[in-house]
Amino acid sequence: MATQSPGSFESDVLARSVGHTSIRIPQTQPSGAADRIDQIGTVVAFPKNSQLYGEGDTSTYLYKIVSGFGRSFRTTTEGGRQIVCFYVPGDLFGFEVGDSHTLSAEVMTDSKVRMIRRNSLVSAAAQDEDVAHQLWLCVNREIRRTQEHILQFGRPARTRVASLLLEMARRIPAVEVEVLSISRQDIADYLGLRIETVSRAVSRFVKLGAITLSGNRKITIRNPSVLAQLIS
Amino acid sequence: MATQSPGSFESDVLARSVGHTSIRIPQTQPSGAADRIDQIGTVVAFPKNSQLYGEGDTSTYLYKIVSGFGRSFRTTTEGGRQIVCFYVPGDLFGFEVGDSHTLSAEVMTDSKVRMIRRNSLVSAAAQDEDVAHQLWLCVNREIRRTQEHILQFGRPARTRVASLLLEMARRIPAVEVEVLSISRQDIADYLGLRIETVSRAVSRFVKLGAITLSGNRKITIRNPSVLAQLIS
DNA sequence: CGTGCAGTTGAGCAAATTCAACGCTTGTGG
DNA sequence: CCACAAGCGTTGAATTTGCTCAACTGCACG
Repeated sequence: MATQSPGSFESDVLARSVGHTSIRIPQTQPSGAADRIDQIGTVVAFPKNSQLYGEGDTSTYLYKIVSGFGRSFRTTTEGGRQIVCFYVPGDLFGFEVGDSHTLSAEVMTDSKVRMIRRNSLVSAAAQDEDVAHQLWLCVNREIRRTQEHILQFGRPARTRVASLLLEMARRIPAVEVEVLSISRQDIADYLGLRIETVSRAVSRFVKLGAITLSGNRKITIRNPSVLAQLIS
Repeated sequence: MATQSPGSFESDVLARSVGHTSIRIPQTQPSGAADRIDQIGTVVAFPKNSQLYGEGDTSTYLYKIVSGFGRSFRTTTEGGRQIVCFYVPGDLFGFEVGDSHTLSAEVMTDSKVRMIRRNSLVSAAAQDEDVAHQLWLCVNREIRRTQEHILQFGRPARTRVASLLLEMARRIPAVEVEVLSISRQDIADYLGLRIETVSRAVSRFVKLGAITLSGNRKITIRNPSVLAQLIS
């Protein structure tokens, strides 16, 4: 709705950019204000691209991003990869029905991740109403993220790319803005496209003046409304 | 794994058909054995194609299918529809982060649905460990269903259709087998395809001897392994 | 100053969509 | 019980979209 003059603002890849996107950031919770959930478990530092868990691993922990970014995915027998979700600070994930993981997860950058034993969290929730409330919110957010992802498919390629750019801009907290650099391959695997297709979409957005690039992975959204209307 | 001679078994659309698919049915819980969750709320009968809630509606209840089938979806401005999830007896859904629904939901056939106030359920979970456990299981299943759905996209059309047939066959309880008839449009909207494409895939499966049709919407899986190897 | 990886761009190809016509079912009224 | 209409599904042909293959560019790192 409220657009803003292009070029008034700079931010990093998938950074929140202008106008309404930036003001929505608080939704992703300032990540630690007074959440009791953040008293449980241990924060562990993971180096870029390291694995949190793999498909088939025993599911012992839930994971909450403190700083950095994560992705969950499944690899296919033919070497393909479908990314199911990107995670940003404040996101809790790793939920499983059974006792083993059905997806893999990695951090995308050097990250700090709070690891919380499933058992601990469930019993903490039984004791502490605040923890229960936070946990409930987190699982509902996970459901929502995944549902929104599904809504992207079945749209044309450039629409999906535009959506992803806007969504990440909205979700990434201001503090983290400078950090994330996401590869074309990650974008492609998230959207179910080939990297060439993603590249062509990005090029088109540049020509339209919707975004600018500085370095391959630094995307600055100059004119969100152009992207938004591609989605329509 | 264990396949069975084709034609040994009959079942309705998306019915569980033979061998390993039928034995897996208990996973979807016999839906009512002794779940405390089934003591809460009220069972309401909904006629075929009626709405449970619409996008933007205030989110007051959670919904648990007692008998029949449901679907959740979002409609696009251009009249398109993306189905996010199909629901079968035992499935609990309608979770929301905020206080309004971000999707719509309908029943697909005459159905009985247990409606449970979100508040009631959350407070019941705080009191009763068994309810909390069931609820936890249900939200985790919802996450899983949605994640699995995402993994379908990015595969070729006929693979997606094959997956859906097998998945529904697996999920639908034996009792309900005769009831569900799903339109090509529903399949297409779930998979992000056009009805013509779905139709062509189905025709191909018939030629391959993997399934037979009796009436447009009665699909009998004759040879699950043929479908399974399309997925590979 | 190369070497290698990531990204871009182009040309041809394959897959799915679009458009259009036809056929089968089902339900309704004669 | 048959005739007919409406809706759903099927099938074919042309078109569009995205993918494959391949060459090339730019940047990072040794």
